[in-house]
Amino acid sequence: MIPQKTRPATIADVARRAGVSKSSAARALGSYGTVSAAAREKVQAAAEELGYRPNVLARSINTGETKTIGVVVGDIENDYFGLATRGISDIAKKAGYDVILINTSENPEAEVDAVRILLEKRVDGLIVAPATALVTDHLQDTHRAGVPLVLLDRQIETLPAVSASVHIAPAAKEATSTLLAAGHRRIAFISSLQTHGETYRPGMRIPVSSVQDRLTGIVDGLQQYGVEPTKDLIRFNALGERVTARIIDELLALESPPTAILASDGLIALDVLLALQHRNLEIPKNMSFVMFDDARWAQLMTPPLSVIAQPIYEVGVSAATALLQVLAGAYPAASPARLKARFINRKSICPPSE
Amino acid sequence: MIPQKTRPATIADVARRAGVSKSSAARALGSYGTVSAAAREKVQAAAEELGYRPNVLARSINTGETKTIGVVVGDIENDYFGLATRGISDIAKKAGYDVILINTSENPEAEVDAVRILLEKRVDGLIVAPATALVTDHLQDTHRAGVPLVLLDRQIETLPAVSASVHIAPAAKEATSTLLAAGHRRIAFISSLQTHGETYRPGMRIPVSSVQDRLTGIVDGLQQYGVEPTKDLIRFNALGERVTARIIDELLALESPPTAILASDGLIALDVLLALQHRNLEIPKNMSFVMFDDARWAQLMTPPLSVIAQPIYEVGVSAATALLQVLAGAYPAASPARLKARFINRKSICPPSE
DNA sequence: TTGTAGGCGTTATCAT
DNA sequence: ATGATAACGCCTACAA
Repeated sequence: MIPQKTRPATIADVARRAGVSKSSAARALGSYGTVSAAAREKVQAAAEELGYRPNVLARSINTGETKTIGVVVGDIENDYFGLATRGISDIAKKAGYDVILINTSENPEAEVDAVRILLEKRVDGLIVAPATALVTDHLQDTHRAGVPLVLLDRQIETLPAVSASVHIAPAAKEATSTLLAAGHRRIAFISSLQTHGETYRPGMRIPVSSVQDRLTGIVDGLQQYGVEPTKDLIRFNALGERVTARIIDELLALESPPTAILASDGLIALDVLLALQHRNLEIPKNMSFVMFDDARWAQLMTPPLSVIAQPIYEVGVSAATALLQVLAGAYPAASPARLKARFINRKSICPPSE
Repeated sequence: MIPQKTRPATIADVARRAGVSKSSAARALGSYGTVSAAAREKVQAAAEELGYRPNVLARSINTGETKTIGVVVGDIENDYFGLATRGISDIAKKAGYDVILINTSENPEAEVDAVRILLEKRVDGLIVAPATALVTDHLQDTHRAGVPLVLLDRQIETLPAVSASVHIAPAAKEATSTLLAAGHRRIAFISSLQTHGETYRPGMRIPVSSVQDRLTGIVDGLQQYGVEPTKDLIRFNALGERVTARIIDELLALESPPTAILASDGLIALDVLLALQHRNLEIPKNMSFVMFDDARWAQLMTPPLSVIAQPIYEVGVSAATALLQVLAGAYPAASPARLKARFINRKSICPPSE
């Protein structure tokens, strides 16, 4: 049974079969104009028999809209984006928009590609979690093309786009304060943020706002206790299990090693925990631990991990809502209210052993 | 700075600005026909200045192809599909195809929608992880539309489509045998497969081949030890934390409760573990445990969990490769070799306590 | 090498 | 209510 390369039925085919003109058929199938009940029935029957499917490509050429919004996420393997995507889809669907997704596998070039592809497919709007605030040409393009853009999780000041994100600094500060109150003074922060070799220094420009926000809270908490953040403890570029393991080694080799670690997200947390496990370091006995994102496995660990939980699904909802408002004609776009993160203290913090 | 609803530049605009005809401009920009070097330069310059972007929609109307493949997955929050998607994208990109993704949130109706949407967008090929072999109309549609289809993770006999999947029965059998050898005779299997109320009976038709394959291996192992699988221990419809918790309760309330549990995938494993934790049951002391999929957190648990690992990324690669072959003209499609799962015995199995 | 004219499948405008 | 006819942006003969 060879698949017939049978050209799909067009409106003209349907019209011919129903014995009416092309435009009548179009009116009967589309929801505009006026058609007699008799004609409508004949057309619908014919369409059914022929298995007619409107060619949305042709339609979009005329109408200029695709009823589709494009979503670009850093990596779908991060539960964070999985949930956010769900929030986006749920809202978009209700408003009659389709959602198509492109995953960039944390690759900045892939992000540029993804945006280009989606613009080429003429999506009506775009939701992007930008990898870095440093390269934004492709995002400027969307603006130039007149396609509304909403940023997810991260904001970029220089861009004419609103952002749906979580105000995470207060919770980050609370987590840090809790560590400090337990007696910790050497607290490490590990992130997969790419800085191209640059190490931490106070006031440095962090190209991803959601990481910046984490740091703001942490530094704020530290300084309240008179502790200065240092480049040996604030660590970036932890991409992948191997690199992260090396960073852990470097931390442990310090003259005074950290007694607590904050992991910047659920993915990096796994790498960190794996490295600690391989070195036979127990939490919290040998190392206190807090992670950003309340991954489902976090509470299953022994001991259950203290986390900074973000309302991720709601971020997606918020982003989609903002975008849909613009698509519905609202201008300027209203910046969505920032959602709040919260610190959940489980059992992965105890006083430092020494 | 109001975004100009400036109609994007067309080939006609470029041609006018470059002072040549439409078709010359088209030739210069596309890679067909012949153009003089002089004309080509003028056109390219004009295109650059105008920020010209070819309208792929219009192009596809003529050429009949979109250079895009559509992927439909059950839920992106399952790491399984995240990795598989990555495998697909990597291969597709190399062949010059874009990949767009639609997530169905485990909702069968959403799957039908997703397929319709992608067919409407005229993707050149489709990769789908079908929720159930019972409703396949939408998949028959793709065949009727002449769009090549490759199934991911699951196969459906009645469908003219090849499938990229893992041969998981042997590893499942090995896991089961290991449990039996440790002394277990009451072994439960928990899956989120929807059966619409039907309970397990030997020989029942399981509408998802990947679950069927798991069961085949398990039953095979059981029978080797003279143990009969029963409906009170083989449980389906565990969707969500609450339902799964109830199933666990039912299992524990049995006259002779299970002493070991096999979880059908990483997501359901989380629900099961959470339920066990809440009931203060320890692994493996009170309950031995094996899960399908080697989720990254599995080896971080205390104790590290024994798993049946699948080469997920490779399944994606395999699916994409098969599809691309068909798109390149191969017919009939060659069924990709089935990949092998393997049992990794960590520390979550010990002899039953009683 | 270049331009003209027609077609892809829709929607939109205009008479009838 | 209906049917021609043009338009959308691109590709593809075909003729010049």
